[in-house]
Amino acid sequence: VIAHLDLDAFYASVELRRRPELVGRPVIVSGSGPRAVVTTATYEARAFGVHSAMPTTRARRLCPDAVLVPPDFDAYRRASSDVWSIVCEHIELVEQAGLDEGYLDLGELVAPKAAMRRLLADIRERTGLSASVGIGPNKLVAKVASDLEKPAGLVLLSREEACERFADASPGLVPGIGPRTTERLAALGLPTLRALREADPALLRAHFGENTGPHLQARAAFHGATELTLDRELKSQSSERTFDYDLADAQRQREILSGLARDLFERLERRGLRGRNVAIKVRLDDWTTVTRARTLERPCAAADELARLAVELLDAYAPARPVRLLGVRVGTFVADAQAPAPEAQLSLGL
DNA sequence: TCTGGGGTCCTATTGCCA
DNA sequence: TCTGTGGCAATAGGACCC
Repeated sequence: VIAHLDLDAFYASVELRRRPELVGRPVIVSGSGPRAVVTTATYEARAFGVHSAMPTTRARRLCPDAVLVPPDFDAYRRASSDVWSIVCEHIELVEQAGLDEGYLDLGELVAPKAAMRRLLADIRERTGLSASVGIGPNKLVAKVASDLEKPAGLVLLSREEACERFADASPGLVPGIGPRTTERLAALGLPTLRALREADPALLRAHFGENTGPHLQARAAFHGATELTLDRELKSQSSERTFDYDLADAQRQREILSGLARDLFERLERRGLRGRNVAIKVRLDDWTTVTRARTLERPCAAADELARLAVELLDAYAPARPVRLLGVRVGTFVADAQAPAPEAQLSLGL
């Protein structure tokens, strides 16, 4: 038995907790630049059609009376850590899957629903935050169930019930099947989960590959992982920036990319991480996105070196149009005996 | 009127090597 | 010496998630 716990409108709720005068008003957590997007919106703002990832300019038009609050990720991290400490007092096996959601292995618990009710009450009492829980036989069913009666929902579902209940729903209901895949499935005459479940496996393999084809069909039947992933290792780290206005000047591009590289190196340093793969990302004004990468013999060991490599990659590509985004990424981390990655300690603490 | 930043994972392609 | 095949690693693009 697995539960998925999801905090309701998490970032917005943290903001409301310290600004109670805003309770009941539509609140949008978002940056303020011309190209900002919505991070989270309260349910009052969602009633106007506002949702995460929507351009903030559009959200303002939909809901002119909304209060805009800039994101404060340090505060969200602190609140998140409070919540997950409480969860860990109740349940032994916990997989945190982001600041605001995670999976709980309820094992052979006799009364899972009652246990989750107690947990939700405890979280609400001690943090003032509301969460929703879904309970099912695997992570997929649990996650879909947690979404059903948000906010403050508590839903238990078997795999068979999920199949029945969502037979006519769009494949996009399933996490992992996004807009692009939903569209391609519809074009193949598979507009529902039932159709996807009953489709010819060969057809799916032909269109989505040997792995993804069968995977899609399994998801449609609500088969999912029954084991939690307790110790995830970071695979890459990156830093990127979208400009308020497109940038055509090559020298300015180099300067900004160097700055991003130095920032990134500092963050890696703090975690004791060194990587062999260095990549840049360039998004042009027409939204074409290009990445260029290089793998080194030895891990990159200095901020200057990372900055130099990034600029070399940029010069080799030499963007032919104005640029709206620049980014740097480092991956393929190597084990470093002198500076063990703090992830190990983090998961022990959890 | 446009579309963030931080990530993970999958696939196709290409070059190298046995 | 030429050709085909399969494995592997690196690269690029893209879908998707919070």
